Amino acid sequence: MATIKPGQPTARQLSVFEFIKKHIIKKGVPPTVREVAAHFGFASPLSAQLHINALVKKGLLKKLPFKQRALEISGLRPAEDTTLPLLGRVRAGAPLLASEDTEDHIRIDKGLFKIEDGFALRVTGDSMMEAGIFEGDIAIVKQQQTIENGEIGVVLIGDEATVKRVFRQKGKIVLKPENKTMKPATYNAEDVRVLGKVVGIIRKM
Amino acid sequence: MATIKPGQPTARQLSVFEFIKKHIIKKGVPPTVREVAAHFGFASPLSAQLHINALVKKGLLKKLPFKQRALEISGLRPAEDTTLPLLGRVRAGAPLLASEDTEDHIRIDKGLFKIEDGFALRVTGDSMMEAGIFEGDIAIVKQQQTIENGEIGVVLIGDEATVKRVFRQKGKIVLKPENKTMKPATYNAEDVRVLGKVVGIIRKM
DNA sequence: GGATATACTATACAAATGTATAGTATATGT
DNA sequence: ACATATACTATACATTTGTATAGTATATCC
Repeated sequence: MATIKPGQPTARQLSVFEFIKKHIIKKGVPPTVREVAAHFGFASPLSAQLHINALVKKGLLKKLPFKQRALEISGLRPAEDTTLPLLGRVRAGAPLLASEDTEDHIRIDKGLFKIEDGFALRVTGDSMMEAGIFEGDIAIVKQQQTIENGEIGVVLIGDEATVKRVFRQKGKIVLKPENKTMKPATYNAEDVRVLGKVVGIIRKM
Repeated sequence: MATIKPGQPTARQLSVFEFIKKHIIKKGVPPTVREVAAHFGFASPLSAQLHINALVKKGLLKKLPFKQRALEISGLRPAEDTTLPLLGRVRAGAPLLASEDTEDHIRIDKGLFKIEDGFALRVTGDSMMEAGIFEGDIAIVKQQQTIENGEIGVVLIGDEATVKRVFRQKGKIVLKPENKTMKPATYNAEDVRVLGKVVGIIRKM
């Protein structure tokens, strides 16, 4: 077998690295030492361990000692999800994320949308179709109390949560549909509660 | 403590059940016995175990014996992901899912889109904007060689992968943009390769 | 009171997984 | 030839996590 400069991974080590990488991508978690051994036909788990140690030494892998499935590849996100409640309804009086109003949960890759607190909402109506938001789409909403002029937000009017482009004009709130057949509506600021900003759309077709 | 009819979970058992449920929803995996014990301040892991056993007996939980983090709640999907390659380009000559052409990976909840083999593709151009598909959107594509008349598909023409509504007319293939400013284009069937059907859209805003 | 279910502790064992010791063998550079 | 790095086996130990044994205590029903 070829001797290679220390610092450079060998072909064998690289194939172990590739296996681990693919495992993380496909399964979301790194393999166990014995899973690596099984894949390569090693009789001893140590064989896999030594390759892993070498890869750690050479900087391709990181490891949390004694933790299970705790290999990390820099630049490769591990499976980290954000779970957002999919709200079935929004009630004016109740706390926004009351669990009784959660219809389902949407799990999405944490890297996809940057949200700490948020929720998902199924879009009803065609009012935003020219913004590419259709009836039945799932809006990913970042929870916030205010919104920049012209951004698309979720606002509560009475007992109805609706997705619109939001403008502020002289103490009034203007909700502008993105649909030629519909007109903007103006409300007193105190009648409108901003629930959040739409940061993403998921559509099943 | 109240004695309750066998078959009915006690308040304490229900709170353990709720903790497990939330853990699965939030983290994607059930807690370990000791994590349950720690959360409730139990000094012995058996305390948690007994609650779990009772919940299993009463039908609220299912369990795979001796497996780690192997609790299941019926009607609650565990964290199962599909990983789709996000193709950076599509080359006419090469296999579709050549790893050199994979720009990134999109992990999505398996329950969200029903796909076995598929890929993701970043949409370029405005040709489908009236179908609510915008430039920069990520199209979730189910890989298939044919497509029903009028469905939205990803097709390869020369070296360019494009998203269009696909029609078949007398041995010809018609690709219809969803944009009033653009006209349908007709191709010989042999010049067009169907890569798949668009089953979903993800938009980051 | 006695039976039963609940709710817990202290401790230990079992299985899965990470790690280590000791050893064999091969290839390469000096 | 020798040192060194690589690549592996057989075996055992360490840590984590699921499970079990033995025991204490309380509440409810008969």
